Amino acid sequence: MFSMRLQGGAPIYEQLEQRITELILNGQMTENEKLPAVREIAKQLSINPNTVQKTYANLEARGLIYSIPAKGSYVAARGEYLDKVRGESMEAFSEAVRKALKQGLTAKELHEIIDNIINNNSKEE
Amino acid sequence: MFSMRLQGGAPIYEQLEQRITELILNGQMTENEKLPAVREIAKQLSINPNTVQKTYANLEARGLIYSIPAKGSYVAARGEYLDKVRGESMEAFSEAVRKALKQGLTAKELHEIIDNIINNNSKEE
DNA sequence: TAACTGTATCATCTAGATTAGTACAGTTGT
DNA sequence: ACAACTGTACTAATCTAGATGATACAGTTA
Repeated sequence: MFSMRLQGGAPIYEQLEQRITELILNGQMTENEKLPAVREIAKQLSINPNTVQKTYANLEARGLIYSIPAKGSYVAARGEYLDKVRGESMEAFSEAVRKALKQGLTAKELHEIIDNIINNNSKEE
Repeated sequence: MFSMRLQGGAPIYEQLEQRITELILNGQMTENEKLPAVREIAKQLSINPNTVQKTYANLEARGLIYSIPAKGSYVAARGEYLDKVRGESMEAFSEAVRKALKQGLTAKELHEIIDNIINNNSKEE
């Protein structure tokens, strides 16, 4: 279900949170769909259940999922999180833009980088 | 000289490295200009000299400065680091773009965010 | 009843960051 | 020559976040 390779750098619980966020935003998981159990994910990724628990707690705090004790965790309704998560994404991207400008890149160059990424992803090479 | 407020999140030595990188790239520090002594910066920012030492070592490894024992540390020639640092910046920004796209933002939105930042910074309000 | 669920709490371990202290060799200015 | 400075190196101690391990509880599901 959650195929992913854990990399160094960011904490595990953040990487997992990022991955599940993507699945929900991309529509690969839909409203009220049940997420794997905490212990299940922990087993698949060979990490500690406590680490997964932290991820689920964060996702719930951001409105992406809701958890019912003794039942399970489920994808929340899109209206519950969409604006908030989009705001988070835009703010994070804005920060990256400001940093890039400080480091001497021009607005034109940033636009070009975006377009290049778009093109490369569709050309599949 | 290095007015900056240390924030949580990133390590101190990285924040300082980031700050000095900006000063050099923006031309606020020019070729062969002497940087403050390790102990001097440590005093100003109320941090440990070892922390500053680590920052200087990283800056030298990236080609932004050169250090002469018993003399001081100086801003390197622009040709020594420009391509490398620009590459770093572009790669970091590319990563931010990919992440934003994964999180559902469109290329059009990303372009708009860039333009908004450019406009707001020049309008000063 | 047995197996599962989210949740909570405890202790432990580790790596990274930071501080602290000291030392050395070379320079700079007086 | 001298004192004050420079980058550099090293060791040790401390602190914190991240992650693990283990256990427990109350509620559900089949």
